[in-house]
Amino acid sequence: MLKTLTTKNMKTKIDIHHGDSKEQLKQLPSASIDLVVTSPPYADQRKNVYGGINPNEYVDWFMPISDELFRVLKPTGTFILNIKEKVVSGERSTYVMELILEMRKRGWLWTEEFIWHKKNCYPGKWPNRFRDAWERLLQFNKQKKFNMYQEEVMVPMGDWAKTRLKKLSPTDKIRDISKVGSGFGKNISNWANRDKAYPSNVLHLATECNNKNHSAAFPESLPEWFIKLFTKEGDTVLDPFMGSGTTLFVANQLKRNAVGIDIVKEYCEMVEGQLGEKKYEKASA
Amino acid sequence: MLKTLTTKNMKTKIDIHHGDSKEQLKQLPSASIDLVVTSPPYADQRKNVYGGINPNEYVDWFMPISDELFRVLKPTGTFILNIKEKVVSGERSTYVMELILEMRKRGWLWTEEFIWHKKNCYPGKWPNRFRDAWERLLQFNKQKKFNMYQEEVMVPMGDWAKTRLKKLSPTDKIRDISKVGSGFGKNISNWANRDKAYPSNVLHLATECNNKNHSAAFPESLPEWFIKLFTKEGDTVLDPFMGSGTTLFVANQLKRNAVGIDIVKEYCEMVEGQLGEKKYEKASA
DNA sequence: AGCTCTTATGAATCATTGA
DNA sequence: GTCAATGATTCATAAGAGC
Repeated sequence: MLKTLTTKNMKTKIDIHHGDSKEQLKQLPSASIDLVVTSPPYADQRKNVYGGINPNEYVDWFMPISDELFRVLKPTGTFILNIKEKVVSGERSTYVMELILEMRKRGWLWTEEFIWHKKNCYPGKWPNRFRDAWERLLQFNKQKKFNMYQEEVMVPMGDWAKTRLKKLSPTDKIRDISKVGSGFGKNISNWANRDKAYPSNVLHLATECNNKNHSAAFPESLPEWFIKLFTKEGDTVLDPFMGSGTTLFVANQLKRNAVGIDIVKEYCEMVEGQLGEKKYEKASA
Repeated sequence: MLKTLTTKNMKTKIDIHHGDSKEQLKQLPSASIDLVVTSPPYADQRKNVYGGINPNEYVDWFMPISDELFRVLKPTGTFILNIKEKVVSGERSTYVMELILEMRKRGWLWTEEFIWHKKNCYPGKWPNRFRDAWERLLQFNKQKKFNMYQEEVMVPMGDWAKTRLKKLSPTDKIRDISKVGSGFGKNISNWANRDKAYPSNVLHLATECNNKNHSAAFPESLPEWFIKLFTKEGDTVLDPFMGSGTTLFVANQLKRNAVGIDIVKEYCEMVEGQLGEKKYEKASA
């Protein structure tokens, strides 16, 4: 089931597929995607929505999807996979490592591992473990040469932060710093004549609590950072586990074409509705 | 070759072994170590000093040492391994993952992976890669139950706590009442006058550059954190790749016994000299 | 608008209970 | 026994209300 939303004045479009990713991906043409950003259901998580995947079966479950993603990605494209292993009987699961090893066998290059530092992680106390405050952002590519627009995510440096932030409240300081850390401030034009620096492979972002109805896998600034870094306007971004559609919204705001897939019909309808009510015409295909 | 330094007034001692870790570890008695903290030579790094280990051979090289560490560690002890895979022909190497998988086969439990966020990481710019600002701190144990003194590494709370601690918020009151109503009361006294919180599994530390002659693997605060967390006074800490001796110095300052091994004679002599000139008597064994 | 204070809650983990 | 479900624990953020 595919629905296509087309913008009136802009030239980008949004495709929303309802169905199993493994099947729906076969409908996409080869080498048509510039960037895949997704957060698949973690093993044994979100059981109520996705049914849950046993950690032992996770690699087998993901490989057909991984192969299809490899096919639809352009040679210069990038695949960003957000994932984190859970604790099982006191030990970290190893399925993420096994996933990386298996994907390399199937042709993927494991280019980099970014760290998402979740500043407001879930609370809790246990006798032999601290709170888990980070997740993996695995970068895979098809070849060594891929598109990367580093200057798009440069962060301001120097005295600006010190002088400016003094006047702000602690809350705003934190808020601003977090945005600076992710490369997105309120008034980027203000920083134009300041020195900028390249970020590192550690991202500092808070999880968002604003979408009460549906749990967003990650905050908007996360896909935003990678979309700016790995695509340009008019490119196409795919999220095969769309969920509440964060990746699609951001991609569209940044004037990229967006393709989303989700097995949950309600999610598809919600995303269609929210995008449609703003500025789009709906067209079935 | 073993040299033992004994403090005059304190009851801790320092053993320094000169030689190959694989061989020297055999001289240590079984179940005698409470904590292993080390930063082994990374694959193909520090060639000038250690000769360099090929990434493909890294696991085979490390396993004999891993097995000995398993033997000398107490059942309640912990092994902290500081490591980060390098980039080889555009890809992250996989030997760290293979190391974890192999160590689990040999009986280790992979309890946790801490992230060390290096705030002032090595500068540089590459066309398809950002600066690497983090390293892995892998925690291995022999059994699910191990010694952990969490209160020793608690950190000051954020500002929000000050206002909150004046009076418990209605939320907490309600939560408390509901729990009382269900038969489970929360110990409110734990919250009163509370100004510290437990940390997470992400550590924010800057690298230190104070030791110019010898490459210090990590800043003092790194082993300090783990020594406080996993040992108490009088316990024994081992670093099988001592290097400039950061782990040993910190362990001694914290009144733990320390055991160090290094294949480089100059390192052993330097550590002996620096410790001896302060407050120790030397004794050969 | 600026600030302060209040409130909800999030890919969590463990021990215990019940089937 | 093993496995699934429930209760307890507790921190950093955003949004909203009030001044």
